[in-house]
Amino acid sequence: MREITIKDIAEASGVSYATVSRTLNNLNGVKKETRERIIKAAQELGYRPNSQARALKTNRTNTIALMVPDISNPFFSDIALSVNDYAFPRGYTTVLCSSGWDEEVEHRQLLQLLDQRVDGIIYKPTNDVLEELELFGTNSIVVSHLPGAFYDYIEVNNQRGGELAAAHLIAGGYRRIGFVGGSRNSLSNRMRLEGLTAEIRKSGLIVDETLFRFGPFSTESGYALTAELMSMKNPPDALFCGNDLIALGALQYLAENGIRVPEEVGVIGFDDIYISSLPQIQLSTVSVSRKEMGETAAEILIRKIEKGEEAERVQHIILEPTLVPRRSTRE
Amino acid sequence: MREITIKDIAEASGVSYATVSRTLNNLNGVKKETRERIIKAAQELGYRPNSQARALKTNRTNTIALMVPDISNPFFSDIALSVNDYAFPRGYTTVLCSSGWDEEVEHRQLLQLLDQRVDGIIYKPTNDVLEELELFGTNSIVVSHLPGAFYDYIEVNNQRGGELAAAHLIAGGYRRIGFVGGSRNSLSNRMRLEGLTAEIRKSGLIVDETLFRFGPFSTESGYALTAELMSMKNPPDALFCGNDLIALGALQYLAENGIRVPEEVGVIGFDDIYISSLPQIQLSTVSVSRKEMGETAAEILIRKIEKGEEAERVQHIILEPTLVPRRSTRE
DNA sequence: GTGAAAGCGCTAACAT
DNA sequence: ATGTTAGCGCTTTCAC
Repeated sequence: MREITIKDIAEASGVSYATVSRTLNNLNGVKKETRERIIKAAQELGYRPNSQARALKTNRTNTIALMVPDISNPFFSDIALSVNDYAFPRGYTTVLCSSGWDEEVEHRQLLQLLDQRVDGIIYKPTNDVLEELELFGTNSIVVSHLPGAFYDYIEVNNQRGGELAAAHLIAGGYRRIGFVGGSRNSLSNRMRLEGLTAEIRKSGLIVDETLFRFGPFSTESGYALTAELMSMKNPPDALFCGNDLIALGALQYLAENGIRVPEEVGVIGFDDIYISSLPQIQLSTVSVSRKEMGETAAEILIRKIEKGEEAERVQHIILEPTLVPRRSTRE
Repeated sequence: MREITIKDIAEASGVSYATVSRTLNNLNGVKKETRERIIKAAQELGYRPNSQARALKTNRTNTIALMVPDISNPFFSDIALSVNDYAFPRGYTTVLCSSGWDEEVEHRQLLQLLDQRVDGIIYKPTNDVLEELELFGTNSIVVSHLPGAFYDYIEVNNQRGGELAAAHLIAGGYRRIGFVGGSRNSLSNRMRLEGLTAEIRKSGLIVDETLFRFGPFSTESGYALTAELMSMKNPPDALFCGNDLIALGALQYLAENGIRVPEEVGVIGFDDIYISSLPQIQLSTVSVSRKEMGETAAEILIRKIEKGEEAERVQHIILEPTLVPRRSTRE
């Protein structure tokens, strides 16, 4: 079954294929009745445009890519949802890449996407290193992270999030605040910690760095690091966690060891994933709107693609997080 | 900044661009030293092949699509992960489409994917209607659902899952089993119910259809339907839920109303998403391996793409679910 | 072992 | 208002 091309339509409706192209692209300069005849023929033949051919000519593929470390992580799948929901109605299809937190894989995916000539990339790097960036500039991008100022990014105000968490814990009467952190390589993680320590200092309390731990952003790691912390001679009475998944692990350890939350130990997470809101969990957390993040990223990216050089200069979007007190912390 | 093409490489290394193409595609018939010279030039120039141009010629895009109703649903994001993890190392990039359970959107996405000439589609339909299928045949596909036999599909043995759940509940001493179902349009949902009723009958118990409810596959719906059921004059003493998200809603309603689980009411879900395994949740459920599902789907699809007509005939893969008893049911 | 040339399906000047 | 034509970057005969 051969593909139907505009040539077939041209033949069927007795015009040149340039006219068909004009009609299909809604360009002016085609007589109404010719246009109608062509449309009709196209429908009857079941014509479907070939995006590849068009892309070759126009240098636009109408695809954007979303690169995340792990699409099964609810934080990223929420972002994927909002990116898709924003981009599709605007004519863009989304290519998904999940690297499994593997920089090598991520790098190969990036090259692959470049070969595919995606119009732009929404890139959440596995590791916040700067070297990676050399690969860009080639393609319009929005990064959801990183410091530096020579490319667009959208990020949550992590430091502010850390401050909110600390202030909330301190107001609840907690005095020895531990940090069950995510990866050391994660800048957002570091900024969260920075906010935490800044706020602790501001309150006149002591910052005890022996209470700070780092690991993967996973429940398992949260469990293990909490075990370490709670086994100290002088354990913390509150835990600020790198994200909600980690906090879930912390809660699990505390429950299994009969340590009452929030009475004996307060726990606060980061992100506000769906799980945290469940009645059985009720995790206090710092909330970040994934919907806004994904949408804004897609919006900026698409504007860059369509406006090209005319687009605004480097954009740095900072989303403000909010505190969501629930049952894992004292008020 | 113009794109580097094989012509540039040809010029730089003093050969025709046909030779460059041969080299880059690892075809034989290129002298070793010429080959090396070309590779070197390509690297120095930073050449990246243009997939669109290649696709136009070869009729292969090396992309597959994954269409799901909601990528933020953990069931589907797990599948997305395994599809991506299987497909990428094999040279395929994954295009994601999330329809928001909207058939109209889904239909447009499908057309879009066809225009893009994706090599194949892994399609989890929003609604198990048969009419949708006319759109296929055009492209190699794997469907993760539906009855009928004229296309490939991979599905979990839902009926068996329903039986497992019922048998488990009955063994636990529950006698009035209700069904907090998903969508009426969902075939898998219906099959789960069918398994449930079959097993109830087999055990000599009465099937009471007034205890069966249907709604969206969401926590909210689970909550609302459970409220309805528990307000009956003669409420059920066990709830088989259409999926885990629904079960979460059921648990929530029961907890809020002081109904003890599993003592007064047993609850069992379906899917075994991550949340269900959390210590605070401990939802008994029927487990389905998303990893196996996604991988197998991708594997079959890619085999079809690469073998073409030689590929096996219509494939029906049925995955067997397993029972995971946890704390929401009596043993 | 390498080159010349056709053409994949389409868009966009440039003609008419 | 419509037709002619030249590519976009690549693969692939067919020559030599």
